[in-house]
Amino acid sequence: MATKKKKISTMNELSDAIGISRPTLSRFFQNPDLVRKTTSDKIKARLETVDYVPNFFATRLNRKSTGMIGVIIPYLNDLFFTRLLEEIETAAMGAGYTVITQCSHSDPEIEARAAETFMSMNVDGALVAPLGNQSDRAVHERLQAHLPFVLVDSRPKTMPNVDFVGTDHNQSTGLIAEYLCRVGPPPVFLAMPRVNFNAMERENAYVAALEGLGHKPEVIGVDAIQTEWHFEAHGLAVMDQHFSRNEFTERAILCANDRVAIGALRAAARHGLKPGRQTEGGLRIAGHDDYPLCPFLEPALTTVAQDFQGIGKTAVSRLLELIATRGGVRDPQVQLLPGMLKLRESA
Amino acid sequence: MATKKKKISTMNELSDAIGISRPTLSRFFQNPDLVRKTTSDKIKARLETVDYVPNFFATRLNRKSTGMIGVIIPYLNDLFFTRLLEEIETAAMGAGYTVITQCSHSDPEIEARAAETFMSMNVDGALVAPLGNQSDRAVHERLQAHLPFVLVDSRPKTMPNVDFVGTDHNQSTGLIAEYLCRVGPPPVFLAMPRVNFNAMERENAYVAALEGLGHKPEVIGVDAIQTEWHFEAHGLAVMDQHFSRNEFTERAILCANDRVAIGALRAAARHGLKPGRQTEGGLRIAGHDDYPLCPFLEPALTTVAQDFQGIGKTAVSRLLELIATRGGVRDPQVQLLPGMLKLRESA
DNA sequence: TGCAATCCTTTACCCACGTAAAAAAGGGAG
DNA sequence: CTCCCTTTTTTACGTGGGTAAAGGATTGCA
Repeated sequence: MATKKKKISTMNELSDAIGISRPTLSRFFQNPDLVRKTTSDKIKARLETVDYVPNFFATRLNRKSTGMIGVIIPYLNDLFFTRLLEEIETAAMGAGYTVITQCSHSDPEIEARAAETFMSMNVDGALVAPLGNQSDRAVHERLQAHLPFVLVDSRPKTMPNVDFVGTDHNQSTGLIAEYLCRVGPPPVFLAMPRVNFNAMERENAYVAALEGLGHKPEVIGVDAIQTEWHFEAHGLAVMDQHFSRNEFTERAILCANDRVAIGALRAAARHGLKPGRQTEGGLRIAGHDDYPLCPFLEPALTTVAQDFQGIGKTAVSRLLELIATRGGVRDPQVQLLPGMLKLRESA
Repeated sequence: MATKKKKISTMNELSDAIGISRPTLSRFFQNPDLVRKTTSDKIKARLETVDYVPNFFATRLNRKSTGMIGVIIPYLNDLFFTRLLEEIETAAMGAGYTVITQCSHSDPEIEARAAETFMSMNVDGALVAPLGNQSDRAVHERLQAHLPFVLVDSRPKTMPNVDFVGTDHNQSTGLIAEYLCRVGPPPVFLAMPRVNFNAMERENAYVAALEGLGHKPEVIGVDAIQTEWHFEAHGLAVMDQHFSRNEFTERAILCANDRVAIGALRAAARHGLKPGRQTEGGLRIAGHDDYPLCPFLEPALTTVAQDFQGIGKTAVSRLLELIATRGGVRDPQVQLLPGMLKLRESA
């Protein structure tokens, strides 16, 4: 155990204790390069002898920039969002920002509270992956009005005037639809619960792609608007039913996302079906997102990868741009990143 | 679009704008019940007409309690931690606390920085799921010295004097080991990369359990100390090798966690092996944790569930206890929660 | 050694709000 | 309507540190 250091709680005390004026200390803590090297060395050395940590709130209170950006994601129990969050954190941290993450637990009320917290914290900007609920539109408008703000992942059509970074679902879904059509009979689309705007967007992209290729689209829909994120269970339940009735057992099934596909794979296995790309004319199953577990599924899932890193980096850099030009012209920018085909075993 | 409300940025302005004195407003914002009902109604009504949000920093600056608790987890891309985090957030939110989450990305330096942030924020308490690295011991001691602090999930033996909440690995691992032995030949143990203390703890628990049952333990170890969390890849690579040499193909394999087991399942499939509990004497694979995807794997994974909710709730309530008795006697408490057997298909 | 430029210290005020004490106002009971 | 009690307002100071201005001390360079 190290020797007990003297506990110091304010900068004034520190100033007395180590014999450096408070303003100089203030500058040092903001950036050691703001003081002469000999001085900063001296401060560093003496700092070793005491136990002091500057007060976060006091520091931020009277500064133009808090150096923080807020991130809201709808759900934590989804490796897609955690991957995205990771990229965002990395990018933001690299730019010297502290990121404050709040999870809305797919509850508009919590999302609203998180937004208030951010505004109250004077974060320099906010990044949010929206819920699908219309109810949160007010939240986004409020954020939009108060601070640099960019939406990620899923885009509400009701709010076209916002910066957005996400996947180009027409391209990505088109890519895999085209692939499936190319090597076999055209796929049906297994929809996902309508938890956000991507659900419909992908479905529409599928329809457009198939029509473009001269095929008749066919959608296995969802009963109603679901707000639950139990994708695997959904995929399993729906396909289990169909397979029981011997439907779609020789088709290609394009799932709205990988988690739904995981459920579909499970349903297939239950019915002794072996999806795979080698079986011409047989069952094929494909997903969307490139969920980190895809390579380890049985069979490994063919899918289109979303560019997590690209989305994270782009979103952060766009946000920083907005922060930099604060008050300047804000010409909302929509950036759609392409997906990448990941051919594995299942289709 | 709602009519534009007047933007007000300080409580003084607000006081002028709605004709209520600042101290009264201050009390109102802390708790509306602190002012007479007629007054609070009046304030609420007039608040509707303006756009004001109290400054987070100024509010916390001069208060004894910040109403925040900090949580550090090592990794986000792991549904185990996200599940745990979710429970923690729910419990803390229920108690009226704001939780600030920081992810250490399995980097001791980031963990240290997060700890400093918490101290600098005067969080009322901190909950941390430690990295395995010894290097972060200093961080924990520092937190321990500065604020109410409880460790979660994985416990460093080098720091016995800390509050801890986690799974009783002797019980949980014993449970599944006993089950595997009861219905077939005793299992070998597929270790996991030594990313934290649980790795060794489970391994030891396995050894103890098998010896207790009169069997000879057998561990498929890891090459060296790995700090990477690529559990599935690890399980796949290791078991792929063994299965190629026709080793362990008719054994029970108890995996150190479900993610390793997912890799092992995949390896089995690659070699045409079908783990299952019905196949007496054949390959059986079991895991630990009850990773949310277990039911959807092929075959569904038999495992021991960790009590996510129990751990989350217990950890938070213990932390709140410490916060309440701040300065009082601190008699560190270790709370180990039992696991629960989840019998599915794989073993 | 001398000079100018740089850096540090001093002083003073600001940030937005918490909080305590005293003075003023409101509210209910008689 | 008066008295007394509760609530609100006033006033004033505290929270920890950012920041600007002015003067003093160092430093680099010739």
